[in-house]
Amino acid sequence: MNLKELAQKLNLSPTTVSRALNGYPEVNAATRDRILAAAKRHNYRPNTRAIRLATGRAMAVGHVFPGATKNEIMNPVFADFIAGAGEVYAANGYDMLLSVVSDEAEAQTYRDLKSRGAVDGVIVHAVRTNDERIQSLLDLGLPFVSHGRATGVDLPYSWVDVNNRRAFLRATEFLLDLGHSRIALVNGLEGMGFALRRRSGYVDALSARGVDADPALMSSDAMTEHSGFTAASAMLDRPDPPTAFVAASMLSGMGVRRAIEARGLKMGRDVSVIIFDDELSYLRNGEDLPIFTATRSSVREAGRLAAQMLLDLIADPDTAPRNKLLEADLILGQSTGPAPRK
Amino acid sequence: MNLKELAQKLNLSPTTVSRALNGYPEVNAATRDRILAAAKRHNYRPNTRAIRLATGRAMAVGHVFPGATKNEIMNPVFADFIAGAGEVYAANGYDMLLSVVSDEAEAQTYRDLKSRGAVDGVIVHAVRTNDERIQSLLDLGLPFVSHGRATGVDLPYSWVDVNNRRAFLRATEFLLDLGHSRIALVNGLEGMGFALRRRSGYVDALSARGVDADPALMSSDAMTEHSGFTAASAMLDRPDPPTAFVAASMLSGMGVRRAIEARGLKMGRDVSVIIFDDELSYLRNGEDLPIFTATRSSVREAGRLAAQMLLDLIADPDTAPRNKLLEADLILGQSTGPAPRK
DNA sequence: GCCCTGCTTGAAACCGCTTTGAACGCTCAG
DNA sequence: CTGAGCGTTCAAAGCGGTTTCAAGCAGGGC
Repeated sequence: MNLKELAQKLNLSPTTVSRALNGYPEVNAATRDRILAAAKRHNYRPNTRAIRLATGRAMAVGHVFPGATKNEIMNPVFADFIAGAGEVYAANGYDMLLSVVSDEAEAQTYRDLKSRGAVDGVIVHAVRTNDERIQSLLDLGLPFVSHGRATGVDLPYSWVDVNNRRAFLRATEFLLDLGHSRIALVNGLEGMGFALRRRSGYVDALSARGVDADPALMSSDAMTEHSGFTAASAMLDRPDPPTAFVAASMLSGMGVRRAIEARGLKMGRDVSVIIFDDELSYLRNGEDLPIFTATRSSVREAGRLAAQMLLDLIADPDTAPRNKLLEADLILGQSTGPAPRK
Repeated sequence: MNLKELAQKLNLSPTTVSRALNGYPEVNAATRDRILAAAKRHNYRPNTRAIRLATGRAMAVGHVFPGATKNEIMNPVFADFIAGAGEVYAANGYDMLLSVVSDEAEAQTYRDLKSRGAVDGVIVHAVRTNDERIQSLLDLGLPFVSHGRATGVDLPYSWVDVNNRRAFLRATEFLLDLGHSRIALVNGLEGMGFALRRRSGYVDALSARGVDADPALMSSDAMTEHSGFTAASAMLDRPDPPTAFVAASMLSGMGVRRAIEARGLKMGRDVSVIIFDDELSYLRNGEDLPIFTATRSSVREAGRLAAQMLLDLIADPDTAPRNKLLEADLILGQSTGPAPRK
């Protein structure tokens, strides 16, 4: 069922039918009702391909992920971010196009998406320090919003990010308030800007209280359970072990917990742990009562915000770049307590 | 730069240029070279929207995921499956369209994708027992491949699945061989067909050796760390605790391990654990040496296979449905050992 | 009675490509 | 010398919508 057929059934021209369906005002109310009813009855949906060609808009948004190489890590945050963004697209009649590409192919992918006219804009993921993608997307003239800021890039562009520095600052302060002074950081890979900012929040909180950050209590690695376990184990086995940890993710935190328990210690009593919780739907921090005390910020919500921002940008490309810095909540769980008396 | 402009520059008709670029044989070799050179020089890319309208093919594949409701769990397997499928699409010039929808909206989503002509086929995820989607997709005439079989549906359709029954049968047999007889099952939600088949493999292996499956040693829940911990804790606190566990996922297994260690026991010595390992890139089972003994089958590979199967089906829709049952490897890690002497 | 307006509707061009059917220039067999 | 056949090229008709521009018609002011 296409427009022409529908118009014939109604004894109207395709023009009028098109206008009625798209809500143009110059259609007689009675005619419009008749058309809408018929469209519904015949389950008519305009052909996306034709709309796209005629209007020159793709009505689609691209998400480009690094991760094509066989063993590269797909970001665990991916699924929930996509779910959030997808809600917004669906509500606005946009399609979501996904490309999983190798790092080298990424620039070319953007260029193709643009010149093929496959999307109206893109969301940039896994932003790195000094990320060249920002500049090249600006050059391309393809609207985009990045998830995370690119440290070291001083250009006007739109982004959605979490105040990672503040989150880790608050987490560290909270542990200091509980009397801890040997506080360890189990950080993500510091090639990523967000990890750097987390570290700076941690370091600043310590030095504000006159505590020197101990390099032996700072680690940086991929945010997996295994690396959390390894890092925490090494630290706990030192002569002057930490009494508290700030961990970069739910998975790292689980590794830290295991290291603690493996030494016959109890998390929350002997050793405190605060994690950063992205609220991933398959990695919940407990059911009603949180297991970990955590700085929490929903990735899904970030996905929604980024998507909405991008659609606004597409609707009006000349609008000034917008930024949204999300604050993480500090929620109390069972993994923290006062520093044990010596 | 579009086809017409390029043709004008070359003093040729769009017809000839189009044919040359698409490799049709009836173009003079010299002309073709001239055209290819010019296309390259001007960085010409045919407009995707126009190609799609003209050819009637979408050159795109849809992936439809349930999970739109705020708190619904996004399948953790999602990201890696997509990464695998994406490789195949990219290599074949297809785009990947993602829809995250609420359960109720799913049927309508398929119908829309079809009538809008947005995709040439779809991959069906999270297949349930007696899944009505199979029938409705067959009715729609939209080519599709499902990831997992729909238990209870006896229709001809294409799928890619893991031999879950055999995997759990082998895992259980392996534990029996090690002398275990109190073997527990920490299963996923049994509304999903794959969980049912896993259970049947487990039960059959036991009864083949004359061991009755003990209902108190079988649990079924979402595959999270927390639920693995809870289920294993309860079982270990019984008067006749299990000496071995078969767990449905990496995350469940981590929960089981925690329950074991919380009781001062050592995994691999006092209590054995076998997990099912999907080889998720962000949830690796150890680095070089596997932590868990596991039945292993790569979700990423399944994504590749399903995607390829779908493209084949799209190329020739009249081909008979194809099925691919992947066998899981049984790999030895550090989490299993002989049953402790009484 | 005439003309201008406002409200509806329609014809046709257009988006950028593919593809069908026709035409052109040559060679070569009859 | 004619006509069939081949290799190349092109004009034009789609694909299924949107959008511009024109036109039909009724009502109202003069």
